[in-house]
Amino acid sequence: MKVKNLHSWQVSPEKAREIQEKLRNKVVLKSSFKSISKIGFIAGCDVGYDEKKGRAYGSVVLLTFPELKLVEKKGAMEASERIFPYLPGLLTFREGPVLIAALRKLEKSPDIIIFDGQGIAHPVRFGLATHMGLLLGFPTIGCAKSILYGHYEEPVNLKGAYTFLKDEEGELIGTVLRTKKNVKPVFVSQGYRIDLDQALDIILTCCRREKIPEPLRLAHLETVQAL
DNA sequence: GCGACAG
DNA sequence: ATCTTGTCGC
Repeated sequence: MKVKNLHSWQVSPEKAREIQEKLRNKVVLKSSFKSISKIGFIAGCDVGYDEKKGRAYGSVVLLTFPELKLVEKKGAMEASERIFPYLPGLLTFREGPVLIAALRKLEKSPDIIIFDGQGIAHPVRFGLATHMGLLLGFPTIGCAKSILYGHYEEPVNLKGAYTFLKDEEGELIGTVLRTKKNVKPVFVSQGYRIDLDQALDIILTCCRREKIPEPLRLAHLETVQAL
């Protein structure tokens, strides 16, 4: 897929926060889909690390939707020295570069992309999925395995059960979704150009037998395979 | 000052 | 993310 010119990634943590503040106002949350039945292809991204070998691998898989059949998988390797440190709230600066390198290799463009991290459920409403969506100009969803920001109540122990994630002012920033019975829920939030209810619907549709939505699960496996 | 803190 | 043993349930 084609990717436009991006801003610099080689910045200080302070500069990174300035970039987030500067771009957060450009975020569009209104869905670009009248219905998710319009989605034909969905992509999932993940990054894996191997400190011993000193490298990281970003992988992307493209699946049909809602059948979830694999049609493409691409990846990109990056040396540890060139990777931004992990700092809560600045994950995009660590994983964004290698993920974009992998995304550019996709021959076909997805209709929507899922990221292993938060969307607007972030201190400045600009998590990995939101930031990537704005830069790429594509609809995105954030699906994290743990919380970064906000408060919530545990959803009941049934697949499909969910509660709302809210910020300090009680404003809705995402949902806590149980994608499988007897497992911890995942944190789903709007990334870019997608409604929260559609994001929930899409994530649930991507969860067949496993807890992690298929696009992210397969991308993760590729990451393990490559490192 | 003391926790919390995506991956 | 990664480290790290056994263990509970489908």
